[in-house]
Amino acid sequence: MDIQRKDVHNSDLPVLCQACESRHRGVCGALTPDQLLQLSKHSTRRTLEPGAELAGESIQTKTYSNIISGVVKLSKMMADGRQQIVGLQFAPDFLGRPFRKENGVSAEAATGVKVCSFPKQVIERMIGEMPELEHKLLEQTLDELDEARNWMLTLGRKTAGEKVASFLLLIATHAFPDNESDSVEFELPMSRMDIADFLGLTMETVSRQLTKLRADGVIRIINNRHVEVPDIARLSDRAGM
Amino acid sequence: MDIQRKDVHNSDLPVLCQACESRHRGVCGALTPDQLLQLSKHSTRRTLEPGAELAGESIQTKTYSNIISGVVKLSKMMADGRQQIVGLQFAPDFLGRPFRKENGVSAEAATGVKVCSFPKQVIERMIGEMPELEHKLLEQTLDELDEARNWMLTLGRKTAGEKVASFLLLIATHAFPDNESDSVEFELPMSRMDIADFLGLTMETVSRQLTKLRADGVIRIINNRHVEVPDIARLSDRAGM
DNA sequence: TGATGTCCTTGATTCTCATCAAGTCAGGCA
DNA sequence: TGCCTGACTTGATGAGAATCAAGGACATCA
Repeated sequence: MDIQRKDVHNSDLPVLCQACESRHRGVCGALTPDQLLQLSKHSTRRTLEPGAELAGESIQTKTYSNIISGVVKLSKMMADGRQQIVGLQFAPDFLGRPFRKENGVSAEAATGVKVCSFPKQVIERMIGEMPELEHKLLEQTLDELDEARNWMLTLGRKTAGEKVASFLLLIATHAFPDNESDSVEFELPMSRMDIADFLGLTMETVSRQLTKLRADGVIRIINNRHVEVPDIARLSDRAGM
Repeated sequence: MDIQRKDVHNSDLPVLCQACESRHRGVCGALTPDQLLQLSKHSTRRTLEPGAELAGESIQTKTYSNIISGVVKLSKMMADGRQQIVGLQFAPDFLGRPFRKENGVSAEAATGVKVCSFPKQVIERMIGEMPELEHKLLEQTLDELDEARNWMLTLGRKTAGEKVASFLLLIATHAFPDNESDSVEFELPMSRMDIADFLGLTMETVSRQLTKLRADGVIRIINNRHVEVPDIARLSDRAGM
């Protein structure tokens, strides 16, 4: 019940959603108090375990969700089982594909995740009434497109070492978007295998590159998940930026 | 000037743009005749040579454009010169980033290209007046996001051979979106080097994989650019689909 | 006709990362 | 306490793609 405000970093939004008890940009940020109240009636909150599936690749989903806390991974799979994670979504992102029948990607909780879901119908009707809402969706979609294209550069042209450094940088940035200091620490939101699937590598290569970064003093790792970065600029160098 | 209708495949749009003398989905498809007339006054048509730059990575662009014919490549570059093509845009796509100052990617003509350009201001004002226009933009942006994510799977998880086959399939699909027969032929819109930059490979590897596809009878290549695919299903197999 | 340049192909070698196989570590549980 | 399990690390080996280096093919131009 006590939603941490720090989870919700993009807090220039004035409205507090009745359903999620949270501010977020995905959808609710654009709604009027009346609409929020109406939305609240149709929305449900859920808590998901790591690994729980939110949506399948070609399954029709009847709901949209706002991520309240946690990290969701979006992935695609080939017929023979090779997998690629094509995006990560953090609170307070919006989850779901407006005006599309199929998802195109499957969505799975990477960490424990809290979401606030509501039926497509309701949101799509509201979009019709409120151009502002559609504008929000366009903005988020443009952001996701930027991230996807940045990641294409990473996948296509970076070495294993640069990829792993880029990943750490990405997580650090999303965990503390406003970080000013030159050091940072955070928890990795996913397993070595997931990281490998995100970077187009194998688990072993990810492990080796992490070991190398550690040996070179660029990072410290405690307990397999907790990462300390004493000097972000050095990590950034390693990422090829 | 006799714009070929076949260039504009998404022809469910009723309106013929006065400026471009063409139907297309990018923007004009959503406008009223009055607005089209108004837009015509501000728009200019340009013909670009292959290699001509339409927009730089961090340069502010003051115009939007519809692609009338030809192929535009969107790319990102690292400090040391490594390059990745992050998207291809075909007629009748819309080119430009609504509501963003910077492009994030640089846009360059891959083939000879005809575009119809107009000032950002004009379009952004029209968007304010017409939610329908914003909806069109959202739809295109969602399409581009899908394509980007599909390509991430290709970049991260496919072998060199699968990548090259995937590329050929992509071009075939865009050149003839409604193709029903099981054979197809087309012109490659870009050089081996560009293909390599799109696939995250070297020129030499692209060349070798094309040679192998040819040796196996999956494709025929005439004059370095003209490609014949006798059996699309075989090519599709090679692409790992 | 031959010289030049560009784009592409082919060959030889190197190197990065995947694969296969142990081995380590921490937590859960009898 | 010791065993078990799952997640991660480390090591040895090999395959696939990059790199380095020639060698065509084709057009332009003198």
